[in-house]
Amino acid sequence: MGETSQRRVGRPSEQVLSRVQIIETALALLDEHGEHGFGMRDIARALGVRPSALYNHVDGKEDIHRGMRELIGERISAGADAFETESWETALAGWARAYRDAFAAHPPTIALLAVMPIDPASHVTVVYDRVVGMLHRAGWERGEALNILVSLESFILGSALDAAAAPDMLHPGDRDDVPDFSAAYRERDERVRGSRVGPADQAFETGLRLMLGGLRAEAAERDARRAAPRSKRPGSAIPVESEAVAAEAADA
Amino acid sequence: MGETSQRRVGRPSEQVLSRVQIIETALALLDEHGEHGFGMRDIARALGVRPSALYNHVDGKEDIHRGMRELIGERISAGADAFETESWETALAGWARAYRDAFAAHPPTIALLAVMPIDPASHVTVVYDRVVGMLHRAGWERGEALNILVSLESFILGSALDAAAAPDMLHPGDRDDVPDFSAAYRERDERVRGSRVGPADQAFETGLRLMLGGLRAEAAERDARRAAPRSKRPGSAIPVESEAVAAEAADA
DNA sequence: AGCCTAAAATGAACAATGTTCTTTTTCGAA
DNA sequence: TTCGAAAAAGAACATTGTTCATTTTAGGCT
Repeated sequence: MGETSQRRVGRPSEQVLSRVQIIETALALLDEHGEHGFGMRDIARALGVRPSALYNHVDGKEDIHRGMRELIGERISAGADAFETESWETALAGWARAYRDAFAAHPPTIALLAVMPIDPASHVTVVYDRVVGMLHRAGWERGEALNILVSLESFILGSALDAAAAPDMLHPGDRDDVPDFSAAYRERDERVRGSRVGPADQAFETGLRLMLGGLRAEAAERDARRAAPRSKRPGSAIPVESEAVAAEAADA
Repeated sequence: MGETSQRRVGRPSEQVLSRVQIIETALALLDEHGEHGFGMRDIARALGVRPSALYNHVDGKEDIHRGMRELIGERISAGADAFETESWETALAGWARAYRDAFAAHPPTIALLAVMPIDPASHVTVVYDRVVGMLHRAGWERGEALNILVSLESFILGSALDAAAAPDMLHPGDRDDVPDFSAAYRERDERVRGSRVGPADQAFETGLRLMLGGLRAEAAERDARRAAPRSKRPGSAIPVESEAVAAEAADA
């Protein structure tokens, strides 16, 4: 790349460009130089080519974005075989971490790619199928399993966003009207200094623990209800109930 | 707005612009026309002013983004007094829903604003302080309470992103190699047709229920441990443990 | 009151962006 | 061999955010 030798006009003797090459270059540039410094001209320069040449292989910048999103998605679904062998808890945790790491490895891409729809023909759909199937076998209805999957994905993307943001995104200055918050920051910073896990990683693990814990609790409750089908609502007073949800939706 | 009358050059007799006015106009335009159609020239036109005039009140487009983020943040923290009166479960659920709704009300802004750091002097910090304080009083360490807060916020932002995305962001076409996933979509669509809650809302409520359920389980476990301090690890086999986390961090 | 600096608008430009169009060369199939 | 399509360069264009000089006015100081 980056040849200074001028190429003559006209179709070259040997292929110089390809779609995947362009997209991989774009991803590398985005990682290296961030949001700026990966314009069409930059990508072209990195490939030793003029900008207009890119449009012979790619439909524009939007198309490059789509390509990057898919490329990352494929890297995620690499370790998708755990859903058949492991327990649903470990498999889910592993998938969540892989998903989050794949995005966190390319911080600048997250904001760009999190909002994009996924190509239905993509391979990530297969992974989703595995997840839903696993949760279904574990006892959840398929519709609810889909909700679980989506909510988990939302958490993962949000965490990746958080990891990409400034490390002290919401650090309080030295104001004295938020004592608990300031103390919390000090305590956490101390904990972070000791280990090698950053603050964002800690928060991610906490959230993952909570969601899996919630799933575990639901599974346990469901098992208990199935064991003794005469007992009503076995000990759950969480204020998030289907009635509450329906009520909230009604006055919207 | 939108006067066609030409204004003469020079400082006007009566104030025409102000920072908040610009930011509110920008937010309205972004909501109405989406990512496009809210350039500097559009904002200026909506205010009956030339683009360069904006720069007397605003530091550029980045600054407008900051302003919008803060404006939304303030709307969230409007109902922040529930943390003193309600139980931590209902207060947390209410805050999460308000937070998410405030973003979901402005879909195009989410991707723009989710990654931005928050002004430490902002009022949202006060809300964070309330949340951390409440969780601390409920039994969590402050450092861990901060992790809970951040993870919850990640989930909320991720859910807002999901709500802003295309409604069937990851809908499988009519491929036959993902049976569980397709079935899940059908089941969920059926459920959605009945009620007035959209698919994104369902997923959000599910995730919120899971995280609160996880918190409840932890609280219960903690209480049990305090009641009988001689019993070790009272019945939890979640595969997300501090050792696992440390191990994962070590080989990174 | 009179001045005079700073504020606040216009209008004309500029640099950088994504993109398109024309031209030129080459490949590959009929 | 011929000819259309592919693939490159090169020149331009529209649109972006932004800056600069200019003009007019507000409001504080003496």
